[in-house]
Order: sequence, then structure tokens, then C-alpha cells
Amino acid sequence: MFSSSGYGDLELLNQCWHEFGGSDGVSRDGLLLSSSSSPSERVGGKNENCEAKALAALKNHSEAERRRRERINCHLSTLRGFVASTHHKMDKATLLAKVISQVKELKKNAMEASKGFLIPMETDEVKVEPYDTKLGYGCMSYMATICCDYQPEILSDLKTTLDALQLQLVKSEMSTLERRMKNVFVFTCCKGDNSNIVNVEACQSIASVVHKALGSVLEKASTSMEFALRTSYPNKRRRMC
Amino acid sequence: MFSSSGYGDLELLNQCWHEFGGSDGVSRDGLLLSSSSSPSERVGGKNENCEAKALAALKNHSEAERRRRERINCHLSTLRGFVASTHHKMDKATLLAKVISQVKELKKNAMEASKGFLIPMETDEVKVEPYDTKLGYGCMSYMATICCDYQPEILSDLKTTLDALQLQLVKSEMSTLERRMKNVFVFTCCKGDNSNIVNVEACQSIASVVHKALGSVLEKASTSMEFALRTSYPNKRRRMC
DNA sequence: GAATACACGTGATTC
DNA sequence: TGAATCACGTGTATT
Repeated sequence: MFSSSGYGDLELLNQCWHEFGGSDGVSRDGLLLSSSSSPSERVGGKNENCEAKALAALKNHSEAERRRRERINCHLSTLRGFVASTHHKMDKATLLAKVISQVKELKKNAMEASKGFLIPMETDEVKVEPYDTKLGYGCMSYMATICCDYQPEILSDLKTTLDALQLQLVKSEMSTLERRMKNVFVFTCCKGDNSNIVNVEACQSIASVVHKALGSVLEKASTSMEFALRTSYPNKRRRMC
Repeated sequence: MFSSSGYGDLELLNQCWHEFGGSDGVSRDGLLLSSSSSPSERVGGKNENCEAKALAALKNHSEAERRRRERINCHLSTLRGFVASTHHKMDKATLLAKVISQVKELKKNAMEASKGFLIPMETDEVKVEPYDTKLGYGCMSYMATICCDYQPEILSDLKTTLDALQLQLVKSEMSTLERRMKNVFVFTCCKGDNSNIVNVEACQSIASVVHKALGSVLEKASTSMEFALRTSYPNKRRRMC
């Protein structure tokens, strides 16, 4: 009924009490309804009244428009706070473009994180891939994945294998569903936060080493599982993808 | 040097080839530089030239401004596609507000997902809490967390416990770091996708049952760990938070 | 017809 | 200087 989206100056003040006193040089009080020289020479009470009314309407109009602008700019400045880029004010257009790319990135990450990232697949898999883009560390990092049937022994196998590799683990996550499991490790090649520049080739060789190690773990688990299946259960799913 | 953000009509066309032919009633060709009646009565080649120049500048100005508006509105309509709300066009301000809340939500989720969600804490913990808000399923769901020192036995303990409870698991994730582990289960109370309305009290009782079960698992692990520590290692960290 | 939202052209300002 | 952005008031359409 009133403001089409429930907005008012109150909301505006609540959410946007920052970034004022900027380049907004509006006086916010100059009413300008005084002594407008009548454009035409006609005189008369009716015309005067009508004229004053129109003038008041015009004033209302411009004020409403100003409010609308303030509302939009307020949200814009909030967004400007989000992208949190360097130093001084960005273009409106550039700002919006950044917001768009940020939303895209966030959505992509959310998608990746929520579905499929840690849900075990139906096919066995070992994978090692770059993981740089995540938080912009500038540090070379990789994500290793192993997905297979769950067996208690495989965990200690993995642990000893990773310990032997002496990786700089960022995180290690595991997910189980039904009888499948998926294990994800993120590791980097740089020790501290300061050494941003790292030896890329060394990283890649480490990645291939990790891949091989995980592959042998999977292989071992696979054969032991095949043995178990052959001895106790009828044949079931099994094969690398 | 040129465009402060590297933008041009090319970029604009690349990214924004949708939402044209809208309410934009501009003719885009009316040059209006013809036959402007001279405002003052002075005549002379110099004045005429100057006047034409000023007029051309004005035209350039307004055109540039129009391009700027188009750029902004283009990005705005891209964002409008993101919020993907119902039916017909939203306010610019409302749209931006929605974008803001969406970015906030996405950031919150990303934060939660990336750091702390699956990173084991230093203190032991069992927790069962509602998990409704995640994807808006409208189905009552809970997230159960158990965090403690890693021991191989605890996994089979957890498995048997959860199997006994016959939960409707959505996902089950585990994370290890150093010698700590954290295990997260998400489970629901409704079997299929269609039965959105579920028995809330039943859910809550299930939640408390799950909490108790996990608590006993933790307790068992804790005592066995204490035993192991007492027999082999000097005393270490141990206590519920 | 009041209220609202948008596009437009223009003056001011900055680099 | 010109090219860029911005805030402003106004015209116009939709409700």
C-alpha cells in the first residue's frame, strides 16, 4: 500500500549509517518554493492557487526522486563495503560488475561445496588437482581425492601414507554414505604465510607423487575387498572409472 | 588512460545481450543538432562556430551519460537474473537489497563451510541442532556433530550406533587434523520428498536420542583413551566442553 | 489524481 | 582541455 517494498527512511537509516558526508553536495533543505517569478503574465486567484499547487507537486516529486536515489545509493555503498577493494571509490558500473562476479564465485563455491564435493560417487576414483582459486592465497595448493568402498583398514593406510609424504595439510575431510566413502585432502607447498612464491615444478611433482601413493592405497583396498567378496559375498560392483 | 575501468560498448554487448527492448523509450538516433534557434540575437561566424561546437559537446555529453546508464542497468539486469524472483520486474532498490542479503547469506555459508564447519576443535563436543535453513527443503532436518580425539575404533562404534538408530541420513562427513577428528551427520525425519509436513515432536525426540547415543560413544572413546594414556603416555588434554 | 519508478539531459567536478 | 562520473530536477508511464 505505501512504499512498494516496505522501505522508509527508517530502514534507510538503520542499514545505511555509513558513508555519509561523501561527495553528496546536496543541501537537503533549500525548499525553493519562495518567490517564483510567474512565467506567464496572467493573474488571478484561481491561477495562483493552481500554480502553487503545481509547484508543491513538483517539489514533492523531486524530493521523492531524491529519496529514491538515496535508497539506491545506500545499497550501493553497502555493496561497496562488501567488495572491499582498494582505497578510493569505485565506479557504480565497476562496482556492480564486481558484485556480479563475486556472487557468481560464491554460488559456484556453494554449489561445489554442498552437492557433490564430499558425496561419495559410485565409481572408484583418485584425483589430484589444483586448488588455488579458493581464497586467493597466492599459494600453490592442491586437492587430492580418493573415493572407494569403505573399509576400516583404509583409514590407517591413508594416514601412514600421508604421514610418509610429509604434506602441508590444510584440511582433510572424509564423507561416508551407504557403503561408499570419499576422502579429500587439501595441501599446499609453502610452509608459512609469507612465502607466497613457491616452486611450481616441485608442487607438481609432489602432486604426482601423491596421486601415485593414493592410487596404490586404492589398489590395495580394492584387492583386499575383492578377496573379501570372493570368500564371503556374491560378486558386487567394482572397477576403477 | 581511456575508460577508467576498461569498459566499452564491446564488453557491454558481450555480457548484456538480454533485457533489451524494455521500457527504454529512447530513440537512439535523434541527433537534434539541426536548426537550433539561436538564443541570443548576436550573429557572426565566430559565434555560430562556437555555438555549434558547444552543441556538439552537449550531445556527446548526453550520449556518454546514456551509455553509462546502459552499462549500469545492464549489470542491474544481470543481477535481476540472479535473484531470480517471481513474476515481473523488481525495484532497483529492492533488487539491490535482495542482492545484498543474498551475498550476505552466501558469504555466511561459505564461511561456515570453509572454516570451522569441519575443522576439529580442541575440545570434545557432542551437538545436535536444527539444520533446516540450508536449502529450504521445508523438511525437518538436524545436524549432529561429534568431535574428539581420533581413534580407529570410534568409527565402527559410530557406524553401529547410527545404524541402530535407523536415521534418514542426508550426508555424513568426517574431518581429521593432527590427532583430532570431527564427524558431522545430517539427517531428516521425513522419508520422501513429498511429505513436507513432519512430526516435529518426533524429530525432537529423535534428536535427543541421537545426542544421547553420540554422547555414550564419546564417553566410551574418552575412557578408552584415558586408559591408553594412563598406560603408555603422560597425561594430555581431556575434558568435555 | 496522488504515488511511485524509470530514463533523460544537464551542471558540477574530477582526473 | 576532453572524457569520465555523479547528483539533480524533470517528463512520462504505470499503479
